[in-house]
Amino acid sequence: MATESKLPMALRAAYLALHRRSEARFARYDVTADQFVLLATLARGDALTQRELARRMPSDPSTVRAMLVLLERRGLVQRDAHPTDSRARTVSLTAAGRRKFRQLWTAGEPVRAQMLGALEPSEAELLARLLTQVADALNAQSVPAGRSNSHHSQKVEP
Amino acid sequence: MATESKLPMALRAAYLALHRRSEARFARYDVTADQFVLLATLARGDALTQRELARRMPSDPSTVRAMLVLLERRGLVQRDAHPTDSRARTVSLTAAGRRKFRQLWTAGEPVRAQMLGALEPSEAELLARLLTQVADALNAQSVPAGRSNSHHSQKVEP
DNA sequence: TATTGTTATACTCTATAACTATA
DNA sequence: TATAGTTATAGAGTATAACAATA
Repeated sequence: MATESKLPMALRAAYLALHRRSEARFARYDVTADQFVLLATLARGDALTQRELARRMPSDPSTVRAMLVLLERRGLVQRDAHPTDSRARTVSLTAAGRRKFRQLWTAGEPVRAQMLGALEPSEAELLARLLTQVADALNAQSVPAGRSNSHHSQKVEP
Repeated sequence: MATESKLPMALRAAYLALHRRSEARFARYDVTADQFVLLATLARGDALTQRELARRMPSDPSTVRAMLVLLERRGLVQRDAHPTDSRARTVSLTAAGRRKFRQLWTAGEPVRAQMLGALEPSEAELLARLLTQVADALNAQSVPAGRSNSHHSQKVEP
């Protein structure tokens, strides 16, 4: 039971430390850590629909929409009609958005260096792998308690 | 550079997955994941000052105060005068708070099991250790950029 | 029918700064 | 002088539900 409670708290503490250090670094660019994640997600895969963007962040579509409104107002992202699906809109970085992202990437470098500096290279790889395993396991099953959804599905707990 | 950007995102994804699964589990008790952390911190070390509670969570004193006001209103925590320092107030769980915490602990069990189920026992230990290393490294130095504070201090970046 | 996105709404967490009272 | 806590204030992110338009 020692590890059982330690692991979630350690995960939380590490993430919050990362988040706060990032916030502090990005503050002078008037961008939050979460906005950085959005910009970084767009930088890697431009012209996503809002839903796809939300899925990758990961976040809620209506949350992402609220963030996009803020960023669009500042000219960092733009939304255009989707070429084939006229319900959808594609989101991309503007030129200013790409510039901002490059600045932020540089500004965040010390934080990434500080994380990696605490680890052996092999440990960093391992840590990333273990975190991914944990995230996958937690996301694998979002069945609301009490509704058993059929035979196949990683049963974890009622 | 692959790992350099992967690690922060993996950390974020794992934490958010944990946070959301926890929120879903705790929702029927009308307690948020962060409130659970506060209650758990009190359950482990009762009669803390607000500052000490904030330090352990970790969170900001004024954030903790806002949370305490909510929880106090619902009778889950109480604040009393500090025995020796009359500026300070001690925070503790009420009987109802302790009961609630036990319920929450049980409600969260499947989530913890799901995390640990994705890992070998030795991996779980290792993961907790690596996360602690990372958190310590990130917290070690919060020197505002541009102010070099003397000779000794883990220099990381200007 | 299901899906994309919008709108309205509400609440928690977050944090800074100015303040009081005490150490 | 420094510390514990309060207050005022502001904003971000979060998410649900009802809705329109389209697939």
